[in-house]
Amino acid sequence: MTGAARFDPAVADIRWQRRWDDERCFIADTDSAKPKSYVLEMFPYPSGRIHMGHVRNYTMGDVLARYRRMQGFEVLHPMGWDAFGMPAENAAMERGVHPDGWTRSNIAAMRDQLKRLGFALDWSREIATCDPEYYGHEQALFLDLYDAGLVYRKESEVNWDPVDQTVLANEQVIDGKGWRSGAQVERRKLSQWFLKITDFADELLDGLGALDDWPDKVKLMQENWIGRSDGLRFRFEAAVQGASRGYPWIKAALSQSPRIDVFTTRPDTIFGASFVAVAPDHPLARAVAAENPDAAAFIAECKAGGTSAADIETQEKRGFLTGVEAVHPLDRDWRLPVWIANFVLMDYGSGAIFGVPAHDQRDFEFATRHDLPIRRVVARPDQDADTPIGDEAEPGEGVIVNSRFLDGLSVDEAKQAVIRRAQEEGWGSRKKAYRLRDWGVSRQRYWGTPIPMIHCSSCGPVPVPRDQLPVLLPQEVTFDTPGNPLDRNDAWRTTICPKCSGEARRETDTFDTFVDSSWYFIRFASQPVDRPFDKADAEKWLPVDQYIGGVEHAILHLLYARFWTKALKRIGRLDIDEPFKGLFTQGMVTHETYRGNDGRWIGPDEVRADENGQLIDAAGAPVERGRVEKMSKSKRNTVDPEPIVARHGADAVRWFMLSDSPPERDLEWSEAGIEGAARFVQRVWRLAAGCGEADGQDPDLERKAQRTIAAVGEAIEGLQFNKAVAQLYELVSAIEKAKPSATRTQAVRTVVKLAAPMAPHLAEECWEVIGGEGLAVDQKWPEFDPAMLVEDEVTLAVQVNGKLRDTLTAPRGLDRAEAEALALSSEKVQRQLAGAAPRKVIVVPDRLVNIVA
RNA sequence: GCGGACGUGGCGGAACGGUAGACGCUGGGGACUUAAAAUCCUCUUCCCUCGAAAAGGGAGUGCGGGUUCAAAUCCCGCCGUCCGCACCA
Repeated sequence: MTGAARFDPAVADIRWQRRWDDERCFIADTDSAKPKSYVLEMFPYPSGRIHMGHVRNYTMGDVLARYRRMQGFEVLHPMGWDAFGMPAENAAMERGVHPDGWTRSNIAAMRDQLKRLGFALDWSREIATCDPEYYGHEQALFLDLYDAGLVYRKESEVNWDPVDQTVLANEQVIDGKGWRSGAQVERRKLSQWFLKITDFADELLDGLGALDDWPDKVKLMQENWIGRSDGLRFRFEAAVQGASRGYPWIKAALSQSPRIDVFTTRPDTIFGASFVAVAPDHPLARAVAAENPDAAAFIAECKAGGTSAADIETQEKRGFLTGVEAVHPLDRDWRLPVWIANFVLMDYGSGAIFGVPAHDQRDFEFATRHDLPIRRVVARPDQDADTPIGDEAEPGEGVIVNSRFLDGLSVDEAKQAVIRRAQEEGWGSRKKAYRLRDWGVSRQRYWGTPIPMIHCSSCGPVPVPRDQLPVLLPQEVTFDTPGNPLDRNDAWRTTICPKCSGEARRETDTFDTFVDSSWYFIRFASQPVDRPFDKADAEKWLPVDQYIGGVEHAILHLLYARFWTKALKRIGRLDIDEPFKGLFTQGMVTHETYRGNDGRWIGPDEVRADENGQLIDAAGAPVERGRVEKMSKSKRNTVDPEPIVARHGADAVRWFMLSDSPPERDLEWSEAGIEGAARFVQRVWRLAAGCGEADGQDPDLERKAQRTIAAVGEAIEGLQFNKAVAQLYELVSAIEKAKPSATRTQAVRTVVKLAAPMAPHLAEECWEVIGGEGLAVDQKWPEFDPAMLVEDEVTLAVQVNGKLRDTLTAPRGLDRAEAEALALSSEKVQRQLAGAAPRKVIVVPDRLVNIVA
């Protein structure tokens, strides 16, 4: 039997995609009797066109979804759109389009692109977070959390652009300046809505222990992010420095804050304290600033620059001496100066610390700058109490010195001793502190889910009654001035208080888009019209068995989704502990960068090589090859998948995405790579098209095929697609070399099935040409006979002193003495030994003999 | 600043502590062809011995130590690169 000379993806792809659609292959049946498998990739932001990163991500998920389906699972593999967010507003400002229209046309375009790649998706469950049918339910869930006491309002800092008079996202702050205005950004306080994720800190932390199918690195990152640490919370009594007596701000400060609460994870170093420092937001700092213009000026300086952790923590450590003193709790005569310091965070612990310069690097830098004492209180075995501290702090273990009743104790013993004493004497207690902060969900933006609250001047904030949901985003908005258009939309903003019926105004902030993505996987599983999800249906599918996405979401999105799930469980809405049973974080797609003489970036499609191999641009000017970097618009090193798919077909692109690079690492896009993949697709096609019926057995090929079935299955289970690809190359080569036989014909069928999850259109075309029944997509995943995997003969590696000297073929199952005798009979071994008797011989059965001379 | 990862031929990468470099790409040589494309065969870590081939020897997994009969793999210390840091998604 012979088919067409070439596999033509332009025809085949569309044909089979239509067929799968007609047969409703990928519609998930919630009532199926089969075991379920929920495969999910992180849904995309509809930026306009899909990029190679999407193709890689969705190809991986697709391979797994199709593989599970062939294994007999009822598979849920849905797709949707994370459709709210800033880019739509930016487009509105720059191009005068409406965010809604812009987003919806992007979705339409990207949906077509995804369909062109032949993913096994259940499009009947498609959702977009900007649909009121989605975000209305989200508003209802938020109100459920509000009713459960998990929502509250507090002041929080935002980046404020004083020229544009608008709030900026961290990414809009560049080197401390606004991205459009270029003005120095300030930190400003706004009253905002928060979710009590810290209530779940222990659950979120302890839950990580059961996530066996998550990468260790992600669990570790979440653990560090939650940052639970044990320590001592205690208070310093505030006093007045002699010379400062009579300054008005001291009195104000003391009346405001007669005690200063501090938290420390190192109570053992309490005798090494040389100062106390409070955050610029601390009540004591504010009280001082109210009376002292210099302090106010210092605090204002601290407010300059962005709110991001990297911005704040890389600032130089600076302080302002208040004149207030703190009384050391273990010695009433010992006074510590109290500073306002820019490196103390109000959000962690109690917003105040005691500084131990000898054993904390930040305190060390601060003390050095302000000429404060640096006293050693921990000594390593090679040090004593008088060893001076070098040019950096010593945070490590040791024995306590210079610390009165603690001297001679270990760090740990001293911690316990101090905590015990504090509790006995009543000035402090053991306390856990978390780095995790509550989740601020308010955004001062239009294109997001409206927060369903109403502000009434007499009743305060009042939830929108359920029967008034969804609170719709108004369509009539303008973007001609910076800031949130909802604030200027009086018609929308003005409403009636549900409680007192007085005039009130709507909350004009919208949700952080992470709220939208914190429950979409539940809505995929169950989408009734009248409520967010049906509990029983959602629980049939959840948890997601395999979740796949970028490692950039390792902390925030994944933590928020876990929190949301646990919160729904607490309020009785969903009996699921963890949303994602398995997690995989894939690497990025990268590409070489190119620059012209003038330093401007040049896109790969404008670069070609001239006859001498010199790279030139479209105008013939020389181009310099830069480093390989993540594809990004700014570096112009993106490759648009669409023309590549049009040229090589979906399967070649999919195949290339899976080849070579391990999926967790970066993949470098290359022309040669995609061409190699396209060649392989044709090679498989030729193999199938040229394969006829034949008789006879081929045991070697049979064994190879069986091994490949085992290896490819194992590789896909472990999401090691590059290994699955390599295995298929080997089997295809072996079949090509083999003479016609019944075994060979069978092996071709095996190849088609093994390749089906990765190159599904090719598989259908091949399946048809070799006369397979039904569709390739519906075939059962092939089974293998474990007995067939074992070879009768093994290759023994023979080493002398750990160096390979010979390899010998031996029957399997040789005992130690036989293996040793065989190894010693080797001429090469004898030459190495040169007559010397072996001192020791190590035998690893069926693998290796190492002779130690 | 804090946190996380990664580092193996010309390139992407394989390798339960046990034969380093599977498989792919690139490149060289050859076959088929009037020619090209396509396809197929073959070689391709580096250095040395050798006229050549066969064969042999040495070195080698970022750098420096250590554990072990045996280390790409485990431990300690460096160096380099990348990613995240709460309002990008």
